[in-house]
Amino acid sequence: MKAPVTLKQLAQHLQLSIATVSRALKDHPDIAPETKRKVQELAQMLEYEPNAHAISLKTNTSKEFAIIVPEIAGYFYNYFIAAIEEEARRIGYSVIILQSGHDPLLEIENVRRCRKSRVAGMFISTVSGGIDLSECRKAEDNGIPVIFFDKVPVSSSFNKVCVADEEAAELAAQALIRTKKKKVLALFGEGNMSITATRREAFLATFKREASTCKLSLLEAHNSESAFHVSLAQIKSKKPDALFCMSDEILAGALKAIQKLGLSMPSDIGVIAISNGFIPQLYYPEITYVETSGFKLGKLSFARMMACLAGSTFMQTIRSESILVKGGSL
Amino acid sequence: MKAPVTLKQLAQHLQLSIATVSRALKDHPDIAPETKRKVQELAQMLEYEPNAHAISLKTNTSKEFAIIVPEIAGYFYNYFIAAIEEEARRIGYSVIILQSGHDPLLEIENVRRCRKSRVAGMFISTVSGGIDLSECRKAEDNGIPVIFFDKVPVSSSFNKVCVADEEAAELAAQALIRTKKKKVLALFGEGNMSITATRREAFLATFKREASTCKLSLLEAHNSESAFHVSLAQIKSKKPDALFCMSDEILAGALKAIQKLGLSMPSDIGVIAISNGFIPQLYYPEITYVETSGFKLGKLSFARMMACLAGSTFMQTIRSESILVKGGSL
DNA sequence: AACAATTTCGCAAACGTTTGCAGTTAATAA
DNA sequence: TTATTAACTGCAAACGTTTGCGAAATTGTT
Repeated sequence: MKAPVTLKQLAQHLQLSIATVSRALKDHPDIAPETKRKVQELAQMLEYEPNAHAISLKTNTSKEFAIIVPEIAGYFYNYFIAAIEEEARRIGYSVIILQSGHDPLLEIENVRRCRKSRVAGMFISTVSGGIDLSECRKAEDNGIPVIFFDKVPVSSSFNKVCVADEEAAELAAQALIRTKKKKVLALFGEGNMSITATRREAFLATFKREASTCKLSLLEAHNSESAFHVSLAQIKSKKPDALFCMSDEILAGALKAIQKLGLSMPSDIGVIAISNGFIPQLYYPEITYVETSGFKLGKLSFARMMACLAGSTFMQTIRSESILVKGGSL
Repeated sequence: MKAPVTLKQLAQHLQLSIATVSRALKDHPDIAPETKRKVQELAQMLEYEPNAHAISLKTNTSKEFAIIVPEIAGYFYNYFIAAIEEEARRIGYSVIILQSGHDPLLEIENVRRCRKSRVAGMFISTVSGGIDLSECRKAEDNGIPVIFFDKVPVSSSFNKVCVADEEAAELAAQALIRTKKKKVLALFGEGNMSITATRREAFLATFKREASTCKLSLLEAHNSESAFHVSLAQIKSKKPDALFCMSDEILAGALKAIQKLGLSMPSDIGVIAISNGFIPQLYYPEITYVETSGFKLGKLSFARMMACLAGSTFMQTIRSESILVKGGSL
């Protein structure tokens, strides 16, 4: 186990001071070209690598962003993470990941840890039930930008990047309405989540406004499993001719029911969902969906982060626009 | 933007030396109980947080593990990452993620960066084409344990944790054989990947040995899309009564074909795959699969990492055993 | 030849912590 | 009383870097 080379060692080899070596390596104008050359050459040779911890200590910032999410595996966050990592790497930063596992206490703890380790910035998607904002406030006070994404708190005094839920729901509803289907079954997630409320409201409003005669039944399913059972029962009893799913998780459950019943899309039943795009392309025909791309959300969030780091101080809420991606299911 | 509290500040407030405060905070026996109490109280009050960078510099280790993968989003790695994060958090460590994006150069660069930032250890799944081991060797020389997982290099002088590919393929083959199906279509990934070769060989050997009369056609598909087309054509022309898919990606494509043809499982065609378990439960009936759990691989890898950190110096190859998970597709 | 300007470089403090060692009291034993 | 021990606490160096400031060496200007 050989120790890494330090500035001091380089300095000794060259009979120069540490300061000179340090400056030579970063092309400081004070240093003679000849000296620079020699220093850089030796640094190359000895494979000198600046000690990131020393720099962090000195400058009191680390070159890493933190992403705090309820969970990594699943339908959405991995894309967001991928996007952030991609951008971060481009500017020489790293990404550290924390899972809160749907536990509010763990979430606070995660935020604290990031603050303690002086990350350059944090991206947070809150667990359902609402985050404790005081810890986030402290982070901001310490000069660490906080960008909330996807599941964001209501408070307006933070930067937020989220899906345009109303728009997405409206888009889906309109696509549904265009097909002239008569009996629509719409499945939503847990009622107490704000995302559910928003989407349901917009969905409902659109139908009220543009297709008041259409028979609409709204149901709730709190996970994939229950979506399966609810759809199964509902499709059997009510024979809807179209199905709307608020999320990938719900969609997965509902499609199982459709497969079980041997129905074919879109002839027996039309299907549309709000989705990240991964699940829809697993089926034939591919499911028509309104895209809420985790990847795109990541890019947007990162851009906002950069702005904050560059000094932007006001708080902003950005909404990622949605687009309709046509599959063959509707 | 208020600066974080430091030891020095605590010391000044209490008219003590920095050393005493430091020791009091970590319950050092040299410090009087009364002093300790006072220090800890003030620390609480002022919300003192030790500066992680200073500690890292002093101790020359950071409390973070790195995971280097070709990509985060997809069928497998997110589960692995989730597992590692879970365990790491338990011991107060963080996890940083690097994507190599199937680019060998980027992969090297990633390994270097981890070495530079003195991570406590790294988990690597290599991009296809084989990693440049010299950089990893250097990491080991610097006292940073390297654990390869899933896609591992051939070299035996590293710690490796991977799926028991032969066993998995054999298990799947045997399950297939037990059903007495007569015409089996087997889909594999890119031929030049070692994982493909291993699985195909074991699969083939099992059939040769235990069901030599069974009609077997092996085909190659290099992604989901091509799996779809290959299956579609093959099922139409050869009418197989059973289908084996080497991976989730292939499975996704093949199932689309089955849906398109309106076949039902397992009556028209039996299906079995080697999979992580996520994709199989999206369909009805749920797909029978041999599990190669990313989550489990994560746990195993982490255990090995802990052993290395505790001083285990010899190199070891661990194989994650596979189990058959019965769905209704076979 | 003397002085100023410029180029080139080093000193030393600072970032916040840890820790070996030594110093200062107070209490105990002789 | 004095020596011995124990109980506390502080000094100072170290981790590897950055950077303001001043010193020395070189060059140019009269």
